Amino acid sequence: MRVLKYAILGLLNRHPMTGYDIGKEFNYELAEFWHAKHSQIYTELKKLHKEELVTFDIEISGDILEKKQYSITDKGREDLIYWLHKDELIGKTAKDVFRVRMYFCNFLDLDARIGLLESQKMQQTKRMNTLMKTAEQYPEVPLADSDRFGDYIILEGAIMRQKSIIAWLDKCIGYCQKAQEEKKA
Amino acid sequence: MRVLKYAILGLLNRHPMTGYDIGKEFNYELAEFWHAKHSQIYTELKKLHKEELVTFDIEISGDILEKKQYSITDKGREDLIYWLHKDELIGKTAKDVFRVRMYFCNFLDLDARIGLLESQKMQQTKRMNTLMKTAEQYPEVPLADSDRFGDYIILEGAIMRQKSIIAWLDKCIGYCQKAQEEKKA
DNA sequence: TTAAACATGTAAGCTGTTACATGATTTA
DNA sequence: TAAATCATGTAACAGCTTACATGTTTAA
Repeated sequence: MRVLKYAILGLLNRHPMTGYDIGKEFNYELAEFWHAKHSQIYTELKKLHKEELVTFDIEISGDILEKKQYSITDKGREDLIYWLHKDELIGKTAKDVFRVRMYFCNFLDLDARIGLLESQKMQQTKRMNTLMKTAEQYPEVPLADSDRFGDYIILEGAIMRQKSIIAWLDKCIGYCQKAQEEKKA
Repeated sequence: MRVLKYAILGLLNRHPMTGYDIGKEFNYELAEFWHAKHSQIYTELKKLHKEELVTFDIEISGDILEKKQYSITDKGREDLIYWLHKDELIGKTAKDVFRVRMYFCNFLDLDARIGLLESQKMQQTKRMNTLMKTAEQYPEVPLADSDRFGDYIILEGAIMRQKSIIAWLDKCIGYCQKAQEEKKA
């Protein structure tokens, strides 16, 4: 599948950047649907260079420090555009460690369950607030042919996903609290 | 992390089963949050056996065929219960190939985008209908200390997630159609 | 001057997929 | 009797994480 390859080509198709810059992108909007460590990024860039999908120019920053500014080649752009058009079948649902715990939660007493659920809710809410703050930068939907259109719809999707996660956690907390009250009675 | 280890221990803690049975579980409810191929399952079971977290009895099915019925040991159960209590920090958002495509979709013309979005919507809707049909088996929320409680909340969470995905796709389709109309005018 | 951020890479090991490999039992 | 399902395994490879390794530049 080599999705990382296309995530990198997609970024370089916007404008040239270094491996380090690409790593930073995986901490902003991109982090809402893909991520990679620098070790993997540098390895992939080397591979893409061998395949002639990217080139680089060495720039000197300060006196000594060499920076590699990577750019996409025509061959790389062709490959990217072809991949973007692919209408692939949806795969298995993404893995989720917290749901594994909840699936087997009947072996946890109600206090422990509520504790885990509340902790999860706090963390997921914090993430949602960060997303909402980013969304304030968009007073309206960006033009459909601008880079920002992709940024915007992914951000909106991330907020919707986040809301649905929190709503589910609330439901689960409700069930557990109700069970706890029934136990007392 | 070894999540597969705990997914398997959790299943065996419900009742003994073969590697093949475990593989089948990953195609039902479990598939909503974890999955694994039989090659990985058999390898993991061997490892768990070495670690004395599971045991097995060989049963003969028919005349010759040997089936290994795996059971969890006390040591395995202890390990599982300890893991279930862990309140870990949420990780990076799950990877999503379709959102990679949409992030870079400004390099796709509007017809292609709408085509991809509609295809995605069709597939995600189909998945939701399957989940909704399964949910009909639950006339009410199961008791909090039964296996079925875990099954139920995961199913409910999967339906909510699915609804939110479809709502997002609809929004995206709407944006693209609006842009298309504006282009014509 | 020192801490944070910039910048690039390799090696070992774990996780997961695809392909190879074999054979028995059940149902139509 | 043929096809579907049951049943168990190994090998090669791809994807990803953690740790190792090094050094520069910028801003406080």
